Amino acid sequence: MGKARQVKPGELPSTSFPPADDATWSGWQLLPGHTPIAPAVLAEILDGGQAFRWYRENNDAWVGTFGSSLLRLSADAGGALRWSAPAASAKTSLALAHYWEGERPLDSLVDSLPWRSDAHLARCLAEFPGLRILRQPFGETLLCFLCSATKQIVQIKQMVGLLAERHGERLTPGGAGSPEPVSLGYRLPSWAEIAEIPEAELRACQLGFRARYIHQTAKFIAAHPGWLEETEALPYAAARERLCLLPGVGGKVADCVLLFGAGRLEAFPVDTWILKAMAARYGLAGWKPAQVAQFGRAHFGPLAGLAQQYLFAWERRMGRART
DNA sequence: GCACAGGTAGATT
DNA sequence: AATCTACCTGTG
Repeated sequence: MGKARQVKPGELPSTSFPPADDATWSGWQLLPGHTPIAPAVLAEILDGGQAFRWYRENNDAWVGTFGSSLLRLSADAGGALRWSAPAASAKTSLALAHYWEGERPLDSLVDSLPWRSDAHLARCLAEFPGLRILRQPFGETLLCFLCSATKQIVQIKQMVGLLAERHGERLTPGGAGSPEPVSLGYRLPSWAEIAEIPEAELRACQLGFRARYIHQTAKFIAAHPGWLEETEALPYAAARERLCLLPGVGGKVADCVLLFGAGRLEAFPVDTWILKAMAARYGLAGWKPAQVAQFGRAHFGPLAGLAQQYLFAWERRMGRART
């Protein structure tokens, strides 16, 4: 197996895919009924740590995949969101609607957060209007967050990109031609596919110690048919408990998988950013992650995970601006 | 050269 | 139960 072409983290490879003038891509179509969205907020949604399969084409436009869908998204100056796909089908349109909107409209969700009694939350909401939680495929989300331990976003993208291009099924055969960045030309491998991959080959995808977790998780899932689907369907607390049975999955990863891959907005993932944010803004210095998670769910309520995403984005933007 | 990065699990206290 | 560490590896 040849060594994959090196790609600078966070950048599209030089041979850009898909080509901007590729006639096989559909024209831009409006995604109706969504909150107006600024390019910076779109960037925060697609490249802010909930998804790892999106690449920036220019200031406004992104190309990425989820499941078997490959498409571009773009936010114009007026805040309208448009999409384009290699073969614009009703199926893609439906898949995108699910991926983007989940079930409930964002505005009403945000409004029901306790911003009226929480000045810091109100400030975060105002800073990122339109920021939302994506509804990603459950299994893919689990895979991505098993890769995430002590890794930065660009590195996680690199890992899952290598997994896709080396072990995932080819996307759009005969559609948009032969994709050269490669990783977007393939979907992520299914858990059944991963179970057949030797751990050494997983390690070769720059997974490091995460390779063993992913390998063992794949074996477990293969040995328990239906386990993943049953877990996705369980109520939040039970689903979280079950996910934590998987090697490499602790409370934080489980909450990310449930929040970003199962639409469980009550999940409140506590990572180092949130730990810092809650210490600094809510007086929780010295609290342990599990305690902060419990506080978050209690304080922000049934949509705590949505609040978390705003706090997270704000803390990262401000943290970078200052320090 | 060396700390650090959006954690987890197993050992040690 | 709480605290400490090893685990891979690219980046700054």
